[in-house]
Parts: sequence; structure tokens; C-alpha cells
Amino acid sequence: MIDPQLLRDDPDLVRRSQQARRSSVELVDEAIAADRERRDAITAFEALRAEQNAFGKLVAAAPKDEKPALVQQAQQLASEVKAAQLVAGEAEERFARVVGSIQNVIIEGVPEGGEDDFVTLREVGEKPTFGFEPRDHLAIGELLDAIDMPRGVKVSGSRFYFLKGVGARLELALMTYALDTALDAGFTPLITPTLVKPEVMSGTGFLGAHADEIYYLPADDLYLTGTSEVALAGYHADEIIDVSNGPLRYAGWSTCYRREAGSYGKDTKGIIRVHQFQKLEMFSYIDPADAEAEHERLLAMQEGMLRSLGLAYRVIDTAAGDLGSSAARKFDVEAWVPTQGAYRELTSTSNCTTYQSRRLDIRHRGESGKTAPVATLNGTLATTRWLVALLETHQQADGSVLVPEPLRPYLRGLEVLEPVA
RNA sequence: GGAGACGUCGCAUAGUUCGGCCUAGUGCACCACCCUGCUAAGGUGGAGUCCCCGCAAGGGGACCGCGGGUUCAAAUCCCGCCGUCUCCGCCA
Repeated sequence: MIDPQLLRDDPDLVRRSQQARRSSVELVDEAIAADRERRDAITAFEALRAEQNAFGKLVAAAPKDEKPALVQQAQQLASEVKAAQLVAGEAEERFARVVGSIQNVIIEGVPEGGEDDFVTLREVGEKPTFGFEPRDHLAIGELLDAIDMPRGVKVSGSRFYFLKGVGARLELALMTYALDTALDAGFTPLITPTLVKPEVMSGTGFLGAHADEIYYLPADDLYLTGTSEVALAGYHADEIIDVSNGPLRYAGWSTCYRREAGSYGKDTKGIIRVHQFQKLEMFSYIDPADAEAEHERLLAMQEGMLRSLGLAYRVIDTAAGDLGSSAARKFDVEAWVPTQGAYRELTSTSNCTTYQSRRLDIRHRGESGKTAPVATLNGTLATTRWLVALLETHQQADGSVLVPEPLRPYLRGLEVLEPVA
């Protein structure tokens, strides 16, 4: 939820944000009207309630013979209070619904427009060239007996797979390397639940436009999370936390589940787009004043990971219309995938400012002692998809794959993944 | 899954019998000040969260696990749910 105060103080800022996202600008005026109605209704109700409270004391203190008359008056008052309360409740609900559907206000500088309107901030690293016809990641994975798609499909259906042998080990190596990187940066590891309650799922802003991306278990009214961000954001829900000595930083390790509805025919080959994968996710709770600096820090860690693994990449500043409802700004790091001749997203980092924390009621105490919402940020540090870029980038003519130096300790010193005869 | 007990302002508790003097008492911890020459003891005062009105001072409302209900009036009575603990059963 956006700051209702902002709606009153600077509605134009909110309008511009909605405009940049190509979302409804009228919603802003609707929200302002709903806010006015809500406050009027509350004021009316509370005045009546105050009268009722005072009257109640009168009744209680009155001598027995005067009570019946007073009670009769009180009954009249009570019905008025009840009606006013109903009106106030409805106004409150309407306001929450309208304001809740306004997306987070974007940060100054975020490019306007949709998916294709991103701005490339930089390209880093040399795109690999080969003296042979490079194989795609699936072909390599099969040569190494590392990826088994047909059996994944047999067991679970399309977009499922088995990671086997060095494939399984490579994923674990990557994840553990990422975890250690996060540890060195002071993050606290957290292995999170992957099933969450509706209020947590909606609190993180995932039940909006893309609700059909999410697996839901009706029998238990639980959602399968598409990223540990959900559980990490819910971790401190309804709490007042202390970020005065620096942010709370967590590294969440979890399996992620995505329905990939509406992506039929897209990336059907290999493990680029799958229903289930592993991810190591960074998450920060921080004083909103420091959020943008933290965003840069998370991005720097992501870039450091890709660089250390010898991957060529670009960093893009996602356009407003392509941001999730919670994000005020989002940077994606995309690795070069040789056989596709394209950059593909490996990481994403979002600054959600106070949007999520308002919904989830996560606050800190400011210098004045007043409570205020914290800012939340998240960013990927590794996922299964990285294997695609790793395998393709470091492949050799004979089908073997060089293991980037940082991963070797996690593979018992293995330097080359050799094809299985 | 079955039976029972419990859920109160940071922690611990009182209050629930018989609804109104509970705008929730007390102890500990906490903050400020006072007293005492020092880590102790004592005294005074303060202190929660959310919302509304107001430039402010201040005023008002809500919150006793959550949600409904009864009533002029609910921490207190009724219903549902959630959670914790104990016992039993079942499964690992």
C-alpha cells in the first residue's frame, strides 16, 4: 500500500507514477475521494460513540427509578451508533480497496513505459566466442548426463526435469557459493517455508495482476511461493523491528514454484523456464532513507557473482510498466546466452520502499520514537537458471565444461565436467 | 484425529463468580526527576499500539488471541475460528 499521506500531500506524484506505469490515473482521484468519505464517516461515528459512552455512565450511576427512561433514550442512541459504525466500516473497506490497487510510487529516474522500454545501464564482460558450433545448455546437459528432461516430463509433466550427477552437484555448488557470498556480506541464512497463508501472499503484492502465476492449494488455503521473498517479507510481519544499528539482512534458500501460465511455447527447451527451481534470495529490512543505497549494494553483489563466474552480462533498469506492484524500482542482471544470441535474466533486485511493509505491518522506531514503516528490498543471488549460462559459456569443443574457479571448492576440486560416454 | 486447560497493556499476574465504580489493578523490568557520597534501598512522576479532529496545545475513538452475536452497556455472557500446553490415539 502506498502512503495515504502522500495521496493528500502530493497526489500529482502518484498520478505521474501511475501514468509512467501505464496504469489507471483515475484511481488516484477515486482514492482521494474515498479517503475523504472515510474520514468523514469515522468522525461522525466517533462523535456518536463518545456521546453513547458518556450516556452509558449516566445510566450506570442513575437511581433505579430513573433507569428505565434513560435506557429507552440509550436504545435510540445505540441504533444510531450502530448505523454510523456500519457506514464507517464500509467507507474504510472501500478506501482500503481503492488505495490498495494503486501500485507503488516509482522512484525518480525509472524509465516510463512497458516491457521493451527498459534502459541498459551497462554491459560487462566479453561475450564468449567459440571455434566450433556451440551446443545449447540442454545438449550439454545431456552429454554430461546432468539434465534429464524426458523423465521430468514422465513424472511431473512439462517444464519439469531431473538434475542428475554433476548437474545436481553443480546446482548445489552454485547455491552454496551464493550462500557463502551472502554470509560474508553479513546476511543471516534462512531456509523458508514454501507454503504460505493468503494474507502473506497478498501482503507481498503477488496476488494482483499475476495471481494466475501462483500455485494454490484449496484444500488447505495455502499458496506455493514463487520466491522465498514471500516468506522473507512475512517473517517480520506485524512486528516493530530495530534497524537503528543497520538493516536486517537475510539470505533465503528455497525451492520456488511457478505455474508459467500463458507462456506456452516460450522457452520450452531445457531449464530456462520451469515450474520448479532453487533460488537463493537476499532480503533487507532497512530505514527507508537508506533504501536506495541498499539497492545499489544488492545489485553490486549480484554483478560480483556473475563476474566471478566468468559470465558476460548487462544491467537493465526495468521500465515502470514492467515493475511488480510492490516495486518502486527494479534492476535485472541478464547473462549472455551464446546459443540464443541474447541476454537472459539471471537476477532481479527490487526496492519495494515501504509498500510491502505497510501491507504486512512491519515498522521500526524512528529517532523521534515514533513508529514508521521500514523499507524492504530483495534480490536474487543464484538460481537454477544460472546453469544455462554457465554450461553454455564455459563449454569446450569436446562437450566438456570448465568449472569456474569459485565453484571448484564446492565440487571437491572438480575442474572440468566431462561428457559421459 | 479425540479429551481437557489456557490465551489480559514488554515479562509475570489480578479481574471473568453475579455485565456498569475496569478510561484494566499489582509486581518486575524500563525512562525522567528527587533523596541518599558511590552497583543497594526509598520517593514522585511517566510510559503501549492504531485511527480521527486540530497549525498547535489538546480532544475523541478503537484495541483484553481473532471474528461474529446478545445488551442501553461486554475483558466479563453466547457462537465460530486460531494458537499454546497436557493426556490419549495414529503416523514417522
